[in-house]
Amino acid sequence: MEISAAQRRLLEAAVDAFAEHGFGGTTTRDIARRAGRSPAAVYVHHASKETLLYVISLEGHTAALSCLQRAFDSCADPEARLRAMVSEFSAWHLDHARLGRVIQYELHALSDEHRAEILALRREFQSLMVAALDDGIAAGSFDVEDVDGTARALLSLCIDLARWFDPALSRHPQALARLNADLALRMVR
Amino acid sequence: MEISAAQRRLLEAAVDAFAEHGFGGTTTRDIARRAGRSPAAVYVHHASKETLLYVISLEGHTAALSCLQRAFDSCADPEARLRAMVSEFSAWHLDHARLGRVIQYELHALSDEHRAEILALRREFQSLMVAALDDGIAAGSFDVEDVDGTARALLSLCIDLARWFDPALSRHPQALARLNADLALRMVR
DNA sequence: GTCTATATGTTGATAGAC
DNA sequence: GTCTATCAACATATAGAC
Repeated sequence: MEISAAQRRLLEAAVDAFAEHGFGGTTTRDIARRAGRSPAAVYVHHASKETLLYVISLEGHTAALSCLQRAFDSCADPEARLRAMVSEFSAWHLDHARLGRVIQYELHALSDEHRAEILALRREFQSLMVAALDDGIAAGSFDVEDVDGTARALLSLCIDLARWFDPALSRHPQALARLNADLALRMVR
Repeated sequence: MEISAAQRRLLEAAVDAFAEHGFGGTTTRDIARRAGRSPAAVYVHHASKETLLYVISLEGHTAALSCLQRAFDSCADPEARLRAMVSEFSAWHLDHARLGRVIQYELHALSDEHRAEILALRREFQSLMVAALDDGIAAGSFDVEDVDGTARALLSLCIDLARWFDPALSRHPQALARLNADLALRMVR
């Protein structure tokens, strides 16, 4: 299903509004106003406020997962691979802080079916990180006692950036991504 | 200002509701129902829905900060101190996951003045963690390049637990707190 | 596709009886 | 303090003109 320019504009307006006020605190009028449209225009292009969040969550998770997968595929060496994964996944949450905030903290507002679909996607992040750790352990590069827990912690380090990062206030995101990668390598060896 | 039993019950109901549906997605009727009261009873004990969130945020941040401060004070040795801080602060977010979710992710719904007050409190978490790292560096126990960034990452590790932890599904919070402490020490040496 | 106008239900908060 | 009843504003979503 293709997404038209008008749909895209409303989705971007919804991301901004949801990130700023939360799903429940956002009105469809606000979304319409941010997109420069009338309140009725929202429903020409999207079925409901909830489906806006669903499309945002689906696209956001897919993009973030692609980012992590690309980093996973980019290297064979376990250390370089983990560095790439943490650095790129951190950078994604810094470059898309508002989108990241919505997809990480507004899951509760999805319908049960939509939420289940998104939660299934989320398990793949953990699987990828576990695979990267297992590889490093098998190669003798990593010393990790609790693989699941360490994978969770590595993802936490990246995801939590979206909670507080403000591109208008914070120092260069590249330094943050690099620091997280440095810390990640310390955590596994 | 003392808080009566009726006020307390409504505050606890509000924490549950805000954690489940977000501030904007929660109705005062829902809060009243959870507390076993009529919708009007909310306004006998609290001035507004926003002041409920404010009191929750203030008490929550104060409690979490006390937790971190107690851990800071509990040890003189830099390594034992950092272990205590990360372990106790993690455990706090596991034991108070719903409260943690509200105070970490619903700040946007506070009035400007209330939010400024809470943000001032939040800077003390960072200061405490920086002090713990500086001590360890001065004592020659820690090797940390970016003190501010590492302190931020250590707090992230603890705080992000509140995002996903579900006491009904995850059975070993102590193991999570201990793992975070182990990872923290790896991050600084 | 665009809009204005509006149907229909819900919201935060209040009035006033007890 | 408790409640029922309610207000005025606002919500999501739709109807129908253009």
